[in-house]
Amino acid sequence: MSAIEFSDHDHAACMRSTMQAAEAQCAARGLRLTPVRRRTLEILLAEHRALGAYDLLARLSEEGLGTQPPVAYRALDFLVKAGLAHKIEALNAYVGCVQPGEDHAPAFLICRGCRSVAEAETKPAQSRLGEAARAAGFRIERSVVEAEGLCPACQESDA
Amino acid sequence: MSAIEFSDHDHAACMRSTMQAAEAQCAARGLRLTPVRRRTLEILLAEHRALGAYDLLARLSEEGLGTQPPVAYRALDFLVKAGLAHKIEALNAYVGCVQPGEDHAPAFLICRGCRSVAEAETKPAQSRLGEAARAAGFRIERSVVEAEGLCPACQESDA
DNA sequence: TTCGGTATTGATATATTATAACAGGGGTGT
DNA sequence: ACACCCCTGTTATAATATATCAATACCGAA
Ligand SMILES: [Zn+2]
Ligand SMILES: [Zn+2]
Ligand SMILES: [Zn+2]
Ligand SMILES: [Zn+2]
Repeated sequence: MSAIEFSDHDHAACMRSTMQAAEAQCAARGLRLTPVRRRTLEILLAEHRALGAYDLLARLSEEGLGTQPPVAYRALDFLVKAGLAHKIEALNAYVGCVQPGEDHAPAFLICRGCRSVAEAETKPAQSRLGEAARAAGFRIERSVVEAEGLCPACQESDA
Repeated sequence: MSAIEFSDHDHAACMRSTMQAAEAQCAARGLRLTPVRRRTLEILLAEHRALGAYDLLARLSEEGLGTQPPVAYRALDFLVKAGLAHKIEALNAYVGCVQPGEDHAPAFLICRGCRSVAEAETKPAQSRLGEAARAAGFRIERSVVEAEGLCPACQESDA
């Protein structure tokens, strides 16, 4: 749980292994990782940052993979539903998942300086919120846990 | 921590006391609860539900309090900054705060059936996410904790 | 009270994020 | 070939949010 996203790491290897895991997931579950979807995932994974749908679209467009918003939103919807990417609600932006497939309830650390995003694990049922939900008879189906702040690198350049 | 929002309660009294607390807060801190802001807060508090900015604007507009988006967004910004309302990031919508003033880090239970919202307390520093943040050297400034699901009432009508 | 700064409102325009709707293409199994 | 389903291309539009500037209201100091 050490937030590899904010640390120096062999990111080329990080991307390769994540893409392989994504492909394995799709193969196992009969999902089609088409060229647009695959490239979208690569773009998202290229940096551990949140990217807006229209920024993504601009990148896809440069590569001739589509020019209209639905292209980007469809690819993102697919990836999010497949658990290969996540939406960051606080930013209306999207980030590639670094542990694809495991059906997890992720929590995010989001740097407001550089938009880097690290993914942690939650156990929502254990949390104070889970207790409150049980007490109220509320049935949790999905949880959004996002913390905004400054990553180590941006704290230093914070003056 | 009993999520009064989903229970039967004397809501007229609930609103009155919340409005009084809000006024007290504003008085104490030199903030101006102008007519639009006050009415906005009343509308948000009228039900324990999330309301979109444009829905709010429609209500304000019926009452002659303004017709253009900035009217609604300014009032909402004021209330959110003052801690009298909260933005629900997962819905891009807004809800009145039932414990105004205390500088709290709220967590929300959001019903996807009726958009009712209950507010609980978090202690983000205690959470698993807080641990991950400390381990990574990340400095949390703001946290978003939202759980979507079904409230007791909507579970019953869920068929 | 008058002045001058600050906060608020009014109004226009525009930016950003997201979806609806429908036609075309390309496989797969019968 | 045919029907079926999924994916893509395209046009249009919806929903959410902000920038900007002028006019006004408020408030404290002179
Ligand atoms: Zn990496
Ligand atoms: Zn950073
Ligand atoms: Zn109430
Ligand atoms: Zn409900």
